[in-house]
Amino acid sequence: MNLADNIKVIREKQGLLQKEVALHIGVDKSTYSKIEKGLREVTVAELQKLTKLFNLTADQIMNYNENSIPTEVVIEDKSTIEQMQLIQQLDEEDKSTVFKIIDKMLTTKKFKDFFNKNVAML
Amino acid sequence: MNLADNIKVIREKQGLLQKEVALHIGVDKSTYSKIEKGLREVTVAELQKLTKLFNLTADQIMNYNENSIPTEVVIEDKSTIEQMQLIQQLDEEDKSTVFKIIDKMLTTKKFKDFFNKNVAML
DNA sequence: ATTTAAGTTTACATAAAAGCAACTATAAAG
DNA sequence: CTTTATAGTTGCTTTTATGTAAACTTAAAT
Repeated sequence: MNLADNIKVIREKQGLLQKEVALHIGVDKSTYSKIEKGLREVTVAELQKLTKLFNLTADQIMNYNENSIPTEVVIEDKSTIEQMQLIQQLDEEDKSTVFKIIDKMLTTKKFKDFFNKNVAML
Repeated sequence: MNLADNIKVIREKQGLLQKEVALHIGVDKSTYSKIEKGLREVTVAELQKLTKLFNLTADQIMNYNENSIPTEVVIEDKSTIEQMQLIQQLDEEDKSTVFKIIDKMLTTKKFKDFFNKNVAML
């Protein structure tokens, strides 16, 4: 990760000027320039202010490049927590669809099991 | 938020010593002591190392107090996303229990509906 | 009382940051 | 082409923060 580059890319993508971001996080524009050039570290307090300005989480800002380089995801191998997190990353419609599918798969399986056990009884 | 306090609480909850965390993030134990005392700022690079050691996101570390101050939760009013996030905050056993209950409630409802519609047919 | 380990504080040399002003780059306007 | 304006960068001095060894304080164990 390169926080300086990430911040610069995000700022530009959001159409903000250096001086606007500088004002928001409370530093001189020259200081902010140094931040994007990697000549001055971003403090954690500033990072938090950036999360609000950019409307992103700190982790999204720190891992911005990694997030946006599309890599294949193999969800099956991951832990439940990671699966939940991955599902959450889907947009609302896809997530809803996934949940409906899971519901239906589970429901179907249970009906099958039930009838396999009990049809003979009728 | 008070990052220094958050880190201290998290460290203690995970049963780690200052010198262990210090070693992990690459600072002298005296420097780490200052971090927890608020006498020395945590750098973003260090925060990222802490996310790995603590197995938490940067945002979870920064907002730790807010997360852990016990406030009553009324999950029913919240959006699905928030519900998911809340469920994720549960520990593994509780989460598993919740999911099992939800499964069973849904399954039960479907069986009820099915038999209400079809028992007359037999 | 002694030992041991965790954590804190001090002191001071070293390093980094602040912020202003001067500079460059770019682009639009006359 | 020259002027004007704006965004961003760099240089420089003062101020502030940092690292670390060593001393110090707790506190538990025996």
